[in-house]
Amino acid sequence: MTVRTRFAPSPTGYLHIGGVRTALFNWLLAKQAGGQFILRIDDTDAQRNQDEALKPILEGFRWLGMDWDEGPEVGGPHQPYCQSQRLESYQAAVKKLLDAGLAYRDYATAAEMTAEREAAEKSKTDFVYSRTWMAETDQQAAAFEAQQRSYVVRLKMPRAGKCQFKDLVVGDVSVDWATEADHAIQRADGTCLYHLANVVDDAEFEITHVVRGIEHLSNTPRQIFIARGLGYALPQYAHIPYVAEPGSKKKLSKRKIAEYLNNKDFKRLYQSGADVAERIGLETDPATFSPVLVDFYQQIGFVPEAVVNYLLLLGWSLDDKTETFSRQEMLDGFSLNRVVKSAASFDPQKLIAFQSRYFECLPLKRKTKLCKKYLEQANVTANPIDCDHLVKLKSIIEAAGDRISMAGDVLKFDDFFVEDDQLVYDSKAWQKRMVKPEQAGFLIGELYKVLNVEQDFSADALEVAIKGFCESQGIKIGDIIHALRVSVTGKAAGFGMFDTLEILGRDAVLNRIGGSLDRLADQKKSESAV
RNA sequence: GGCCCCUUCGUCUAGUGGUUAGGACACCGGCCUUUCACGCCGGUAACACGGGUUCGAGUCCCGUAGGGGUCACCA
Repeated sequence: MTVRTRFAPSPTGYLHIGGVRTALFNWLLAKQAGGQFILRIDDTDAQRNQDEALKPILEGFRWLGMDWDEGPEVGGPHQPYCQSQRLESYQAAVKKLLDAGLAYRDYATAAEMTAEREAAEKSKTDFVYSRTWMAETDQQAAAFEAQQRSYVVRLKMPRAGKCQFKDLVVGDVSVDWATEADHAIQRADGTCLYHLANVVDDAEFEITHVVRGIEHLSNTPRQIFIARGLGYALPQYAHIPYVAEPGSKKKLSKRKIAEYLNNKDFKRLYQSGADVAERIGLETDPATFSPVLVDFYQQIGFVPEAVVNYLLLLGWSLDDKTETFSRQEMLDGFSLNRVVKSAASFDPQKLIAFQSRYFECLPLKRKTKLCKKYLEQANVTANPIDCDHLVKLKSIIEAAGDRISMAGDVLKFDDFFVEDDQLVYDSKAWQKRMVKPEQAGFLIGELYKVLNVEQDFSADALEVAIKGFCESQGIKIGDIIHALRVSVTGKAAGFGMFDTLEILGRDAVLNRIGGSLDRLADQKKSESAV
């Protein structure tokens, strides 16, 4: 039997990190068995949008490398894959259930239903619908209709016995049928509800394994009831725990995104993303730009493989050691019986660690390609970038090493690209390294003379020259290098000094040193005037 | 509240009756060093609690507590 799994997002416009993990498990399960992964769009509720809201979701899947075999844009033998277009199947199923006496027309008003529910609550008993407005025959229906009532279709659930099934993650499940309410499957306007649509689609798409969030566990008995009523073979169920909020065990929720900023680690991740996003002109409202959403990572330059690897380990492990998985290793190693039964909270720091690890291993070419985009979009370079700058970028990426751990980080080194007279000095660093040490100005001035006549501006040659200079001055390299760094980059920290000088090149180095000396002189003059 | 589920370092987890309770992220200290990182070395840190069963319990049973999920003409 071919394994067929599915993921069924609602077109909300956002691809949620917890949802992606569920999708990943589905994808892995199908692909490792040579089966199919299907994307179905659950839009029974939606009048709205569709295409617009669907786009970021599909884009997210593509970015993550989780291709779907059937679904929107790729089609497939069971089209259409949007529930809004499958009404006929659902209505046929409802009719079948009605004919079999497994469902009925219910003429209760919303108020009457609520009243019964509240009464049950008050007397602290389980709510069991009285079926007062149930119509099983046309005469009964006619009588209710004479009262101007309209109907929904409800499941006529058993009120004795148990529903038992085996869940691949949870284990054996047993529920009293009596605790299951008569759920509505068709609205008054004739459209169908989720449970019905879900079961019909799963059967028609020949889904063999339903892997979904544990919040659906309690939906399973009624879905089994529907499936049996319709004569379908039951799929295997696997209910996986939800992904929890950072630092808590509550389910991660789209609606509470802004709240998560209270978590320190979450906020740090958000902030590092927002820093990049602002530079390239993206919206940074935490309600839509958030580490809970997949496109956040796409936008700030994460490596999709890193995100997938992190997600894989959120609630699943192969053994006591293995952390890094190639795509093939995931496919070989994944199994539902090693899914952890308790909820796992989302840990931004660990995700960042995976990202750093993955980015570091990328070949220079791919790093360059990823970083380039950010310089262009932030208008640090021309768009598209010119040849000189591209060469410079490569040198920067090499010299920066793991100081760049996501592509957007390249913007931290934008000082290499600014015009020499536009260089911005970090005021603290300037004060500490240039102004405060008495000798700094003098030494930098002397060094300028040496560099001015230095022919070879390679890092190696510069190292020799500058070390020689230090010896001649009777100072240690630490006595001048900090001032030099501030002088040419404006910053207190950065990568190797000699690499920095080489990348900047002769003209920029001399210009910048000259500029900083002028600035220093101006500052001293105005200070002594006061 | 009813029903159901979960509970090992701060976090993700390994562990299927006998382990100095292992790994990873984070954190702390040291080394390296021209800064910041990296790297290397080292360290702190966990079986929710209470009863059983057993020669022996993180592992099995019962209870308690805590956390969570779910109870729609949402999905």
